[in-house]
Amino acid sequence: MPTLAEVAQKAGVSIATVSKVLSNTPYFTEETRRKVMSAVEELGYLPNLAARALSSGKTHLIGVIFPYVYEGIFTDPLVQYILEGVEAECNERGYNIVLSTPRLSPDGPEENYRRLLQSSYLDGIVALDNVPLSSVLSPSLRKNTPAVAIGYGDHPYFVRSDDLQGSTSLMEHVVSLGHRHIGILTVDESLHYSIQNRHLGLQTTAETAGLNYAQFPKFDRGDFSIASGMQGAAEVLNQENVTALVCINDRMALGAIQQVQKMGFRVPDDITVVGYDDILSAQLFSPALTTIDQRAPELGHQAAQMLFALLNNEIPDSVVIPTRLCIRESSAPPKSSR
Amino acid sequence: MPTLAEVAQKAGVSIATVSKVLSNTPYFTEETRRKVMSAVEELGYLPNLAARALSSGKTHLIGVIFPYVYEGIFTDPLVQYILEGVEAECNERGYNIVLSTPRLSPDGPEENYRRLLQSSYLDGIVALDNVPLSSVLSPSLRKNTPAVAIGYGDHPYFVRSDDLQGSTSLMEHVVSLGHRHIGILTVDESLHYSIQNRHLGLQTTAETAGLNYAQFPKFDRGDFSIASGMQGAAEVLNQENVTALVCINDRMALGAIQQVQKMGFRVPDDITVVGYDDILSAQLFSPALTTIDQRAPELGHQAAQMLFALLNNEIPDSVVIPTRLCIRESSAPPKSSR
DNA sequence: AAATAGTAGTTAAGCGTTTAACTATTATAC
DNA sequence: GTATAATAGTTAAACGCTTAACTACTATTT
Repeated sequence: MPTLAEVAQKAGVSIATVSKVLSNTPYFTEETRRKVMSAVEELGYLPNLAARALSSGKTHLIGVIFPYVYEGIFTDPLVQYILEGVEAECNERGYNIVLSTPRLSPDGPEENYRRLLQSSYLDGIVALDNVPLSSVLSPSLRKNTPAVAIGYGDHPYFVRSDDLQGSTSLMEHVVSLGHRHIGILTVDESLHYSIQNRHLGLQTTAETAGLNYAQFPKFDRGDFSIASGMQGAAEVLNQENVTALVCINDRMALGAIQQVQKMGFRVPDDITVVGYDDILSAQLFSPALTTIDQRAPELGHQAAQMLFALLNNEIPDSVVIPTRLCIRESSAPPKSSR
Repeated sequence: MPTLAEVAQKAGVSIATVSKVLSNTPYFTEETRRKVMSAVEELGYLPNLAARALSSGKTHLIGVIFPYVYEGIFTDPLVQYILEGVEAECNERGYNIVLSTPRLSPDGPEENYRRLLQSSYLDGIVALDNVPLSSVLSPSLRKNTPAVAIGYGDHPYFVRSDDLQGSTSLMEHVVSLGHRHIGILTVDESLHYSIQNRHLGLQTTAETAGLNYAQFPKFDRGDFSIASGMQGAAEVLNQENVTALVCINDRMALGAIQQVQKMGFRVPDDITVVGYDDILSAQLFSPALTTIDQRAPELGHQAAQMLFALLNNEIPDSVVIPTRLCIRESSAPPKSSR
């Protein structure tokens, strides 16, 4: 690979001149610029980013962090959408993405991740930060690297989906259809801040409508999977007489629908099932799933934009992104009210 | 951030000693090692990767390249599975991933990508290489960086899914059910080498069974999307009397099923529909889709393993990964043969 | 005529590592 | 008792770039 020195020699100028011409420093004659550029052209010079990084402290590399606790992170449908949003913004500005998916444990993220964060490799960080267990963005870890959190982690700059509003409009929809006996299929809320907010939205809305949320039958041993949705639906339906199942995510909702059908009920005629996320399968499934679209690509876009503002020494405003209720075929008024 | 120099001073030894102790070079007393390690511990020293990269030429960064032509790459269901496989192998070895999704045009990949490839940032490359348009791994681009291709690009080290075997077993399944009038829903094969192989498998198998593949009604203006699957199914069913639709991917197959149902036919009773990929929705859809699982995570695992072999100066063998036929509910014998 | 400002480039230090080459001490062989 | 090898550490060059500080010349101001 040609270096600055070779370009300089070929152009008959000093190394510094080449470096400065390439970074558009003023005070060079057109003649000099031309000589430099044609030498660059001929040799096919491209900067050695490692050297540039060492010298300038800038790598043009953005870390995108998806921590996980139990299962691999790539089963989370948010991930690819966020990645897509961040990637678009980075590419536009000539930045590249370093993808890291550290495993989280009570003693914090794994060694490999800590090395990356403190390596001076990353100009900035965008991190999913929803897990109470331990923040991947704790100040001790990231030193002075600018960072934006996606989620509820304790961090000055963040983007979140409005889980409260999302779960509120979801429960409002179910209640407004006339449902009074509602089962909740969810996961342990200590796993996820966003889940806590969704619970809060469900509860507040139910109680505002005069329902006793505390007495709703609940299955909270789910793990976001289809299988746990099936299990949850089975448990709730075997014990109680509900007309609707509100699920904490789409995969559990799709599992629930299958279980409901397997037990001889129809969706939505006998039982309404709603989810949260609007994954691809939600639209395709039959019956198509009523759910909340949290517009995940927008999370990525906004987070990246905020990060570049920070890199530009601006102070960005944190953002809460509103969700969208997608009413499809899996929700309808309860039988009794028809 | 503490540097080697500070650690050396604190430990009362030279910089070189610290560096060597940290890389487990022999010939140091336990006493010296202890002093160094406790200084490292106390200061929380972590190496500056940019400096290490410049000095040693090793960054411990692996480029993972997903080129795209028209639509964003993240809609491709392969991507997340491959990423998952590569990530697992990299993480195990202390490597990090640089994700790049260059847009391909007839004059090759975009500038930003070329800079990355020749920047000395990447120790190795894993690239999806299926598009005839221009290889992201052409020797002129990647200089001496070791690379493994996933797909049919002209490259010495590659991993591919056995598209020929996959499409063969898919067509064998349909033919063995008794179908003779079969519609093909596909995309322009110049877009993708793997598609060419799938076509070949379909054709050979049909002809081996004594059928005239050339006269099968075909829709080849698809773009992998659900919408184009619906359009294709509509066109084929309006013109010809087929009992089965073989689709080049699952999304088109799911679109086709919806269109078939919308036109008043039942799947699989009236018309069999099969797909290719085994995306999540394929299992969830009702009727569940008969399709080919190409075991994408395995592609990522194998590619990464080959790359690390290369980095280790070994010569890996290229791999063709067999697929698995998933027979579900969307395929059945044609009416006439019952 | 001297001082100042603007233009056009060069020199050289520094970024934090790695590692070849070197010194110095101690152990082993013959 | 000297040569050789093994052990234990240091010195200093190199990686390729950025940039502050400097030189040198020309144009303008006072």
